[in-house]
Amino acid sequence: MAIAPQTADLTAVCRSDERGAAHVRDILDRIGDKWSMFVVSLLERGPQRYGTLARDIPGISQRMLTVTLQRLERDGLVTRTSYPEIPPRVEYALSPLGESLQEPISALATWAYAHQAEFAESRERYDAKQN
Amino acid sequence: MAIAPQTADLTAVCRSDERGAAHVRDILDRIGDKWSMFVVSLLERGPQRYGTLARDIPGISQRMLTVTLQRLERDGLVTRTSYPEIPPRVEYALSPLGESLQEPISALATWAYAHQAEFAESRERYDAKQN
DNA sequence: CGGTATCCGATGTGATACTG
DNA sequence: CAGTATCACATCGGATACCG
Repeated sequence: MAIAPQTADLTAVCRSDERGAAHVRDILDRIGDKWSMFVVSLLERGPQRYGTLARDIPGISQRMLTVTLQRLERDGLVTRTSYPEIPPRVEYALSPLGESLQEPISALATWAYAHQAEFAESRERYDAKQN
Repeated sequence: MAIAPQTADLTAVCRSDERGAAHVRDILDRIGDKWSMFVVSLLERGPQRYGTLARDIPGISQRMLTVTLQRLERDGLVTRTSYPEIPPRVEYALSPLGESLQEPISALATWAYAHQAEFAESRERYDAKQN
């Protein structure tokens, strides 16, 4: 445990070459994929049904909603509860682990929102210079 | 240091359907890709040369180091300075924008590190149930 | 030293059709 | 309603060879 008590060192933690264990890489994969954080952000309002999520996430396909929810469930961020009724009802909710993600994620979102303009300007400058 | 006073709403910011502007999606893409955060974490120690980075990032290919650095430069997170000497010398450094990423990113890394075990256990449980 | 150029396989995502 | 199955395609990343 060479890691400091409060902040983890990315250089030490990013590596994915130890066998078995989950790593920052896995978290970053979940965070970086196309739909996961959108789903999580919706679930922060409370449990939601599959159809509700599908309606509230513009542009997502049925397949990707299913896949995203399965990955989130596998990683323990989301729980799935199905009620054996007809018609079937399934509710997805954030687990405690998923809820605990809110703080770092919204810090990131806040940062991203605050620096949107710098980001965009830098890209414009860069792209302009390329030709 | 605590989180910024007003937090950005991911549901409002995740969308990538407005024209032109940079969005949280772009940031998440940079954060989620395979090597960017590793590079950023190394640059937090100070400016580094291409060769040094290549040596310190196990498993990265020349191509991906180049591509990653270009993307980071394009997004304004990293600056590139080339000294017209022979042999050539090029130094990469974090920009102020890149440095400002450290806080949210290390919060995320800390979270990921702290919850590694829950993550891994959840995956094991999930995978075990699938057959 | 610090890159490009090219090829190619793996993975992520989307469209469409079908089901308990 | 809440999915699954299949195919098709784009992008990502790795290997290799070459260049100023």
